[in-house]
Amino acid sequence: MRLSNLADYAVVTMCQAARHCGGGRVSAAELASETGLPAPTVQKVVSKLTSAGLMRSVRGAGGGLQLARPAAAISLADIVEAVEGPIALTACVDSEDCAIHDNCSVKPHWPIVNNALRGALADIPLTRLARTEDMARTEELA
Amino acid sequence: MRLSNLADYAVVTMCQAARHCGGGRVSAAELASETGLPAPTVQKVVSKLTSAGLMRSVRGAGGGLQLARPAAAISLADIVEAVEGPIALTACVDSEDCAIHDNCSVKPHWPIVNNALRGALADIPLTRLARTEDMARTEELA
DNA sequence: GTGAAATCGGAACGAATCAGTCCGATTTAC
DNA sequence: GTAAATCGGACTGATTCGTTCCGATTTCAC
Repeated sequence: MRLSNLADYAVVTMCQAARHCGGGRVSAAELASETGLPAPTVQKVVSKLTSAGLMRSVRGAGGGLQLARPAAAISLADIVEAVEGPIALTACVDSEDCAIHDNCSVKPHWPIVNNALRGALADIPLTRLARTEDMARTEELA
Repeated sequence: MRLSNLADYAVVTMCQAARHCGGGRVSAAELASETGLPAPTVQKVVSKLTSAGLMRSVRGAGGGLQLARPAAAISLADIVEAVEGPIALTACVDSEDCAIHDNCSVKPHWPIVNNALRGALADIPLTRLARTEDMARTEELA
């Protein structure tokens, strides 16, 4: 029930990239120094984010990265799925190598749980995560 | 974003125990043979469930297990937390050994995400998972 | 045309958590 | 008092994950 570290770093990286959205392209090294994350880790993260279509990359000198869509159109579910694959609590959905196969009475209920979970993450846009600390505090109290 | 196998087995075990709720106590070996799970694994699972207060155990000859509360009062979040600990996507909440410490702008937003996620799981009672397959199918279509 | 800069893809090492199994301690029934 | 059956905790092996590094490709600047 815990997010992988890579997915956590992906969220941080995307938030930082959202701040540079107006300023055009940003290099991966720049994002690393701003967030405090190791540079190789950021490289691996942005690699997954670009292949998932969440970021656009421009190669060569003067190149860099930028969000493929507006920050408001990117949800937390998109970032998590880009790094960790489909949101599914169990392996039942895509593979049949379960220990109890067909005798499992819980199996038909997992899709409902997965959808509920995904919906909770899809309701959180990137813009909400990129706010300042003060705004978040008032948000918690509400 | 995936549940551990032990948590998965815990859900299956609790569902099976819910069916024996009216019949008094059930042995761990009985639950193992009915679900098809390995007996030692079931032992490990029920150990965590009893220590969490979800099950009551009676030792000695003729002893067994039974649900501590009615199945309707046990949610999926309870079972997951009993096996995997508190529902938290990141380690930020309970420890400070984050790589980026205080410079992390996303940190204040995680409690909101965790609450949303926990709420989604808390809305699914054990009775809903113990239904038959037909009822679940109609539920999906709805 | 040449050099420098920056991203992309894959592979390899190390660590940590997890699944599975076993044996001992405790308690009840006869 | 004996015996049977249960729960509880500890140990070992394995799989996965996190992290790092290197070479290949592409573009701008001079």
